Amino acid sequence: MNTEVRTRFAPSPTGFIHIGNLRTCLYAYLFAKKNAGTFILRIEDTDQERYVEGAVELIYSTLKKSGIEHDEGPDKDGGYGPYVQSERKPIYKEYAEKLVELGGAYYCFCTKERLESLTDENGVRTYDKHCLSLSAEEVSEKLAAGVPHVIRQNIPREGTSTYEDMIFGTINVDYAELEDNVLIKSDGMPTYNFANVVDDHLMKISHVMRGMEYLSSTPKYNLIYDTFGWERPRYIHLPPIMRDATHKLSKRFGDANFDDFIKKGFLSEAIVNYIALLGWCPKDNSEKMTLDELIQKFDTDGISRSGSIFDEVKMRWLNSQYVKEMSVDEYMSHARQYFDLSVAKNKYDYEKLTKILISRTEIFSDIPEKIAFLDEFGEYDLTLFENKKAKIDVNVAKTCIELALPVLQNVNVWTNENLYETLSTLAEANGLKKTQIFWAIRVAITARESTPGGATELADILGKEECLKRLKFSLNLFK
RNA sequence: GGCUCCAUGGUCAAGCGGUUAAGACAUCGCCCUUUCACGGCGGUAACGGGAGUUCAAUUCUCCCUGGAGUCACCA
Repeated sequence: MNTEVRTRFAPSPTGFIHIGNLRTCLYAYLFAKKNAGTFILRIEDTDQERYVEGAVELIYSTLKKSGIEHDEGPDKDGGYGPYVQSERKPIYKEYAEKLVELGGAYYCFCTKERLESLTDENGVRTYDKHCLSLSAEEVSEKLAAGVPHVIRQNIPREGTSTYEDMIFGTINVDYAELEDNVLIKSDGMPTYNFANVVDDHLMKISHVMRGMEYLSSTPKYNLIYDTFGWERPRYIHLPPIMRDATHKLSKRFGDANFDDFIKKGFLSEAIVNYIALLGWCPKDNSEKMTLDELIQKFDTDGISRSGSIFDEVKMRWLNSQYVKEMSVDEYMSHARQYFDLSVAKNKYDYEKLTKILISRTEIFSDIPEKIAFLDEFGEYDLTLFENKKAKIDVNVAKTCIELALPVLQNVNVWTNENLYETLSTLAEANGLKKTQIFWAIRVAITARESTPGGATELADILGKEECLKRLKFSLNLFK
């Protein structure tokens, strides 16, 4: 019995990595690392029609960004290659022929038309094992004549298959429910049904992790393992990630790709952390965890059996937790591209912007809207000055600004601290509440009801010249 | 439709015969406060339904209901 844990992530190069696939990948990785095992990347490109140029590179880059590192793969030979299925074509052929000899499969020469004629009134088509009765002579004759053919799996007509899934427990499926699926297509390429078994066995995969859509077809694969006399792997089927109660999160839904979230301004660590929690819960109920912590805490016991609805709101919250812990430099490295998009470029202090934004950023794409006041300033409605809690109305606001303008004109040390002192003193000297004057100035220099910082912080960032300009402009609005 | 699987608040979820049924997000209120955030405190909110088994069911069994998956020369 092979005791080494070897898991694999076997995506098809058909485009961006879907969040659901990434979670399967993550779990396979976590499980392998938790058990000091090996994590393998295998490319399942047996369907040349669905192949998308550049998709393999996307797989590599997604794994890299996620922090998931494979031990073996097309680019890292571990002695079990090739790791790309299209390069293993001869291997499948050899094993398929062997399976035919063992009676586990047979050649089928049925035409598409005949297959279609098998469709019943419900639109369900079940192959009738027509070619199973062909004699050895007939088969070799047709083969020699070059008649197009496939190789089908020979599934018993009756009986029940049983296996243990580590998440779902005992699964029983009657063979009658299963069909003689195609193992080798007419183009000579294997289907998933065959390739995954051959490869998992040859690559010594100990634990197969995959979506639970394979739960009821796994008996077919077990049958192949059994026929060859190979040891069956352990199965860990995973429940789906849902878009809502009744729809699976799908590629067609659009923004369910890892890269989409990265583009939206999510941190890869937060995405990984969040999806780890979708369908799995650590024993100690931790929420924010690094990849290493995830590895330490991962346990199949904590995997749930029901689907989980993807909640972007919670992922945003988790992202904000990561943002909050960033240093100013780290934050700036992510925020710079958004700052550069605004007038802030070459004009305002990024470090100061970072300091006010760091506790107000859930995802980085929130930034433009928050700093829009830097770019946009002009006509606004004076009712913005009204606020009952701050005990301020348009008249009070006007008074505040009139009082503050000359004082601010004389401020030489234009810093947050100094401005705060100056305006506080001014308020006190004139019997005004600090809140009133701060509110008035803040609105007057931003034209906004809420801003990512207080009056003096924003004044500091805008600079003396711009502030005075805006205050004068605002004062004019009262006339 | 057949088969397989699933079912705790709006969401993620803990629970694995006896609990005041955790926690997190969201939401609401209060505090802090230079608006908004952050932070702190508190509130609202759940075992789908029905039979059993048991001294005792959220927990075990069955049925119903609801939902998901699957039934390809796609994976």
